[in-house]
Amino acid sequence: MPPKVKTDAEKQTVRIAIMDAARELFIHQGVEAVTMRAVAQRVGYSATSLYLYFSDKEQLLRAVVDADVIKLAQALKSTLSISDPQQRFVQFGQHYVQFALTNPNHYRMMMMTQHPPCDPAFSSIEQNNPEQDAYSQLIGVVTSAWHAGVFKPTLTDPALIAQTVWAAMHGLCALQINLADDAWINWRPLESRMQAMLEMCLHGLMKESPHA
Amino acid sequence: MPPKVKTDAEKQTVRIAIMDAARELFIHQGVEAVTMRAVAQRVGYSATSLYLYFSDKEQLLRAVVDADVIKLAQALKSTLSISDPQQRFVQFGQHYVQFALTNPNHYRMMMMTQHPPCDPAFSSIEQNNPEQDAYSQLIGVVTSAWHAGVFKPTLTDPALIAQTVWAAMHGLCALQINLADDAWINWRPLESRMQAMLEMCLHGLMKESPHA
DNA sequence: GTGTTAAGTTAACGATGTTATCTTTATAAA
DNA sequence: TTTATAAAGATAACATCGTTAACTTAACAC
Repeated sequence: MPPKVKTDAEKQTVRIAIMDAARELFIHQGVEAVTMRAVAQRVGYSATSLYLYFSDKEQLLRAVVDADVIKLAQALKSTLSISDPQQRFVQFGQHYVQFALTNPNHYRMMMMTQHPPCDPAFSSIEQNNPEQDAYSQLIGVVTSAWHAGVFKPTLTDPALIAQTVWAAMHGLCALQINLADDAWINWRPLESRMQAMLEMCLHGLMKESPHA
Repeated sequence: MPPKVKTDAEKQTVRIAIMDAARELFIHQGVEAVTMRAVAQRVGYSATSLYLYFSDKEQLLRAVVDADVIKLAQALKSTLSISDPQQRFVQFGQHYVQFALTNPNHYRMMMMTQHPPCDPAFSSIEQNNPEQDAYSQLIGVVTSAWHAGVFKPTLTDPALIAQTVWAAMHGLCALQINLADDAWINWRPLESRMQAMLEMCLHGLMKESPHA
């Protein structure tokens, strides 16, 4: 029974309801639980109606994750106001890891699964807007620390530094998310690994012996 | 037309043929191309016959990947004979990255997708056998370097060192495999990132300024 | 009133993993 | 030699999934 003629705002409301339902399934039961039928049931629609709001499942998932990419940027934003460049750098990294490990399914979706490569032109996220783009935040944090002269003099490319430390932190998160329960590995406590990784990065990049 | 009664060796041959067909699809067209029907057609059987040799798709894939886990250990084995502990450490890391990036689909399967956690008791891989278990190789390499005193004195736990450097290298590989084509990131050349990561690890872990 | 169309639904298609059931044939027992 | 058994495989079929096509219903425009 279609009560007809929805304003754009109402449409947006439905869109968001669908995304919320998908997110709920996604977070608590992983990607494979997100079937169009399950989402539809949760939101009280028929499965095919979702296609009135999203062109396909991929786009629905992408919309869900995009919203949380922005949440990542928001989560990191608070560290940007730290005045000491090195402390800012450290805190930024720690917040990144914390976000990843408290939102493992989203992190997995963002960083650990293959999508069709994302074209910034068609993304809902505004590239280079520090409110939304965590990578540009990282570049900013590293660049300002670089200008402050905290890095070893042999390191001359802030983007390369950023990509290296990102990779290191990502590796920590990715192994934890995927292999933490693997009985093959006698894992050291997560806290120890975080600390060790952070210190390796600092000693490996900073000019003088830093304190994490 | 079943010509009946296969010896164990013949059965094994079929098993391997199935695995080879699956691997072929897997390597060249990714996981999603590996359907039971596609594998069956490639090997000249009906889809349901694969279930006479593998209990389900997951086990088939696992068997394929397990075989290549051993290949990883083989690929790393050559570095174990390097006499200088630090050089051995460096070469081990470089070979690891090289294996990951020349076998991205297998690496993705091994390290970047969620399986049911792997129980060593039921694995076809012999844990702690350096011929088959790359992680135990890593522990060995790090431990011997540690005994040789190449690490900073604050680093007292070889396993923690190993897990940290593994995470760092894994991060490099994982981002490359998943996000190399992402237009969002202005990636530095892979070679530069490898070099930078290696140097960060060395400076971050080694006692005195090392040369990569 | 009468179309028109937006907002939904139901039916259905093709693909997939998987199970149940049938077919065939080589061998073991009579 | 005949016959029962079981191995090796194929066909048919089921449930589930993403997705499309076709149908229904109700609010508005004239």
